[in-house]
Amino acid sequence: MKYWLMKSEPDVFSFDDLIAKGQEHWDGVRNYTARNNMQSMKVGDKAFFYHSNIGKEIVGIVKIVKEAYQDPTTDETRWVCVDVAPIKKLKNPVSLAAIKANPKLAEMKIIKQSRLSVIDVTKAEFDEILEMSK
DNA sequence: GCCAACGTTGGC
DNA sequence: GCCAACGTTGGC
Repeated sequence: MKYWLMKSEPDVFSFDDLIAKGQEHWDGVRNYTARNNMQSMKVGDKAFFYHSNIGKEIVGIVKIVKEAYQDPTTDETRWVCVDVAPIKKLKNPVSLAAIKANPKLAEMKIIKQSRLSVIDVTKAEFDEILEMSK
């Protein structure tokens, strides 16, 4: 089981939108690092849902329900998407500021690679953020 | 294959 | 709205 963090601008697609839909394909990724991460996802992996630009906080947890397949929004075979479904909303969202303020999370890639939309997260980091959301 | 130029993303 | 970071593109 691996852990991830997936970013979305909430005015485009928010965690509440995902809850309303029940499930959604995570398409439109046009970055090789992000794509490689999606290709290594397995069904059952968990991911944080992060709101960029507006909110700048982790708002919920999702699970991977379908592994990487051809992205339907492009004909180029090099791009893939996965399907995700919500697990739960965090009681207290964990903000980027809170992540930066926590020394245990100083090595998180989201801090240094703020542009990457699909990021891997260690189990220790995942658990720590869950603690912070209680 | 290197590197400058350019475009995009996202935090502030 | 600005700017830093970084990925991509294209000329050489």
